Amino acid sequence: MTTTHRSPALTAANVEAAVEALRERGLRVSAARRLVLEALYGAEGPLSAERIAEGLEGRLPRSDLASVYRNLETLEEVGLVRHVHLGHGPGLYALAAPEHEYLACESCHAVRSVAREELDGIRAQVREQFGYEARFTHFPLVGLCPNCLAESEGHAHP
Amino acid sequence: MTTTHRSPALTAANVEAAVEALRERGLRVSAARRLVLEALYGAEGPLSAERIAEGLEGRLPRSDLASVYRNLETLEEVGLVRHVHLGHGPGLYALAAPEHEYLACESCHAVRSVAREELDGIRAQVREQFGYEARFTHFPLVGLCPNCLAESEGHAHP
DNA sequence: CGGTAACTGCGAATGAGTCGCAAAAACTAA
DNA sequence: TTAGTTTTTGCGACTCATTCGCAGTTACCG
Ligand SMILES: [Zn+2]
Ligand SMILES: [Zn+2]
Ligand SMILES: [Zn+2]
Ligand SMILES: [Zn+2]
Repeated sequence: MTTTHRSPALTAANVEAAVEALRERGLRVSAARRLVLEALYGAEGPLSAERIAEGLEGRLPRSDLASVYRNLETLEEVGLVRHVHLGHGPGLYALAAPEHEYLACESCHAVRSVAREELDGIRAQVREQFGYEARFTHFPLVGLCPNCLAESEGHAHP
Repeated sequence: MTTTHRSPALTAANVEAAVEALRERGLRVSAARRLVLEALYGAEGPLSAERIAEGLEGRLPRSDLASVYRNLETLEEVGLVRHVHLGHGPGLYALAAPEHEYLACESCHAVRSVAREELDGIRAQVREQFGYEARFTHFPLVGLCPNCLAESEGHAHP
C-alpha cells in the first residue's frame, strides 16, 4: 500500500492546538488520548487502530485497544480525526484537517491520496448526471491503477 | 434502502441455465446451492448471506450460514454471482449477470442501482485525469443523494 | 488537596466471515 | 443398481474488527 501524504509540519505545535480544542469542548487530555493524536500527526498515511495501539506500547504504563477505539471515536466526534475504508481491511484513521481523498486500486491495493480539489471535476460530473454529491473521504474511489490497468490490457493480446 | 433492480424474467429457466453452467464446471448441484441461486434470481436487490440463509429455512431439512457463504464463494468463482459493499454493513450478494453498479447515499443509506453504461462518462473522466479505470461494482460510488443534499443545503441558510 | 466527572483497563460480547472435520449427498462408472 | 469417488454439508470452534459493561483511575475545577 502506497500513500502519498505530506506529514503536517510543526507536529508538536499542532498537537498542542488539537489538545486545546479538546479542552475547549470539556474533554480531558489523558496521556493515551494525547498519544493517539501524536501518532496520527506523525503518520505518513492513515493508520489502523491496531497499529496505533502498537505504537502506544512502552510509551504508556498500560494501554489497550478498546481505549484506542474509544479515543478515535471521540476525536472523530470533535472533528479532529476521520477514518476511511480502503478495501476489505480494518478502518484506517487519519487527521481530519488536510482534506485528502483516496483512489484505491482494487487489484494491487495501492492507495493514492489526492487533494480534495483534484476530484472536483469528477464531483461536478456526478452531480450533474445524478444529482449526487460524491464523497471519497470515507469510502475511496475504487478502480484499477494505471499499472494494473496496463497489465490487464496486456492480457488482451491476440 | 431503496434499490431499483428489474428482476430477471423467466427465473426458473435462468436458474436451470445457471445450474447447467455449474455442471459443466464439474460442480455439483446440491439442494442448498440451487436454493441460494434461486434466492438471488428472485431478489429485488443484493442480499446478505444472512438473509439468504433465512430464506433457506424450511425449504431445506437443515441449513447453515457457513454453507451459504461457501456456496456464494463458489458461485462467485464461477462468475454467476458477485458481491458489493454498500457502506458499513455486511457484504451483499447478487447475480453477476445484469451488470449494475451502485450509487450509495452516505447519509440516508439509500442505494440507487444504475446500468453500467450510465457511469461510462464518469469512468472516462477518471481515466483521463488519473489513469485509473474506476469500478463501482464491488465498492459503490458514495455520496449524498439529491434528497439528503437538498436537506444539507437547506441548513446553509443565513 | 478533595470531589466529581471523564477516562482507562480488563474481560466478555458482538457481528461478519472462515476453517476443520466427520457425516451425508451427488455424480460416475461398472 | 450399486459401489466408489469426490463434493458438499452441518456443526462447532475460530478469527478479526469493533463494542460494551463495569469497577478502578485520573484529569481537571475549585
Ligand atoms: Zn466507516
Ligand atoms: Zn494496482
Ligand atoms: Zn468484498
Ligand atoms: Zn440520502
